[in-house]
Amino acid sequence: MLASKYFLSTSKEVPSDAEIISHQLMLRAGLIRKLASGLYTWMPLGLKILSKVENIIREEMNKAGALELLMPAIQPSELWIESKRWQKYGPELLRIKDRHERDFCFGPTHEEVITDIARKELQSYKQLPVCFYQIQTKFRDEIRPRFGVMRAREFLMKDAYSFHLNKSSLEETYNIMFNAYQNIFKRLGLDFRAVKADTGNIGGSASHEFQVIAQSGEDILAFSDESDFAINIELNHDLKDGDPSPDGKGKLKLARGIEVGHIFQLGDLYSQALKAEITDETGKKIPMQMGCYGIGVSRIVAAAIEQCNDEKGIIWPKAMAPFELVIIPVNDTVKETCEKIYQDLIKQNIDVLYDDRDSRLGAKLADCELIGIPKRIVVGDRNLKNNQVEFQGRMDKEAKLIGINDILGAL
RNA sequence: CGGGGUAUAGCGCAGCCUGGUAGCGCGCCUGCUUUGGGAGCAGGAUGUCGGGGGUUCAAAUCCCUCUACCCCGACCA
Repeated sequence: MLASKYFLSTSKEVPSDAEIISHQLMLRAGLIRKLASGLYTWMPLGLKILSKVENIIREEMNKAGALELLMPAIQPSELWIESKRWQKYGPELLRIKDRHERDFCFGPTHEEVITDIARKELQSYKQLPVCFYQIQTKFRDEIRPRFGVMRAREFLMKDAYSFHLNKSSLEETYNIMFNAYQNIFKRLGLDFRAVKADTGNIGGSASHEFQVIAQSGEDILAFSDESDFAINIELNHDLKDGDPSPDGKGKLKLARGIEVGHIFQLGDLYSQALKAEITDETGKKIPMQMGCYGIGVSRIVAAAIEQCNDEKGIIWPKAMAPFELVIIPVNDTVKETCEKIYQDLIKQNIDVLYDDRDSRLGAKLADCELIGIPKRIVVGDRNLKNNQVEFQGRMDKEAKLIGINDILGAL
């Protein structure tokens, strides 16, 4: 990508209404723009990052055997009345009327719609287990939206729903999803913990939250590095830093986390309410067991920035970075060489940004650091005499000289 | 919804107390000079001072009212 043809919109100044670092950096780097409280446009650069996250999630969900579909964002009130949530959900549910004065809502979640699909499409236990998922815009009319896309009203979510004949099948899929989530957050390069959690409004029995460790997190987690023990302390307020772990393995650490995923074993909560029944081996009709599995896709982008940034800007994990590499010419005399390097890298399928803009070196360096491109090559006339260019990782203190033909190897 | 705050150029802000022709920095446009860490000089454009109403000879400034946005609490991916 040529920077002159791309829409980079960076700013030196910190926007006055942004409180936390990820919100400030997302605005300064030009990833998002606010339309109204809790409503954001994802600019081209931001969308590029969001799409990378989305695709990793999609790949891992597909690997786990889940099937992608897409449900309507607008849902009829009848289903919500049937599940009793038209009343229960409260003002967070954005209700709207169509031209015929019929009641609808903008979906904050899709248990009702997917259960409606299930009760119409699934008749025999032989069709189970099955897991559907979608990646879609949700709307929750939050009391107080804040922190940019971290707690927006409209946000991108991956939500998956599984259907089962019995609890053991549900548990099996729950574990598969648990592992898929582990893979997703590992691939994204985030420091995270899966913690036991409260089931909240959505209901059901067992549940785990996936939390990205970050100072600015709103939850407090207790976990042991010597075992799998990890819990959201809202379940047990007594836990303290340094306590022996309840499972006897190691000591507890307390840290703040940002919730980016939440998985539940719902049981037959919704299948009872919406009469989503299936014929079992004996010919009897029984309500299906359900699981649901959510990931805040847009929130992950903000959480990653919270976890990894410095005074210069964002430091993306490799998997999320908008570009892998940036080429920066020191002045006009090296532009031809830069163009050649750029073309060569494109042929090698490298996601490279060539900063051919008509601005000064310092501004370009500052921009690529703010945006958080993991690697950069600075091409200068002095080094070029020795057929060398500067190579520097976003986290490296200093650049090193490499041969102009060794760029691919340095990546 | 309760408590606290803000609204002036694209962005960040000053001016308001004490009414008198709207300013600074960044950005933007033009030209020249620069060119290894956000360039310098010269010139230029951009505002219904959030909306409505009132007081006054005169309102960004004082009064009333509405709206939007932000922060703290309950909610949540």
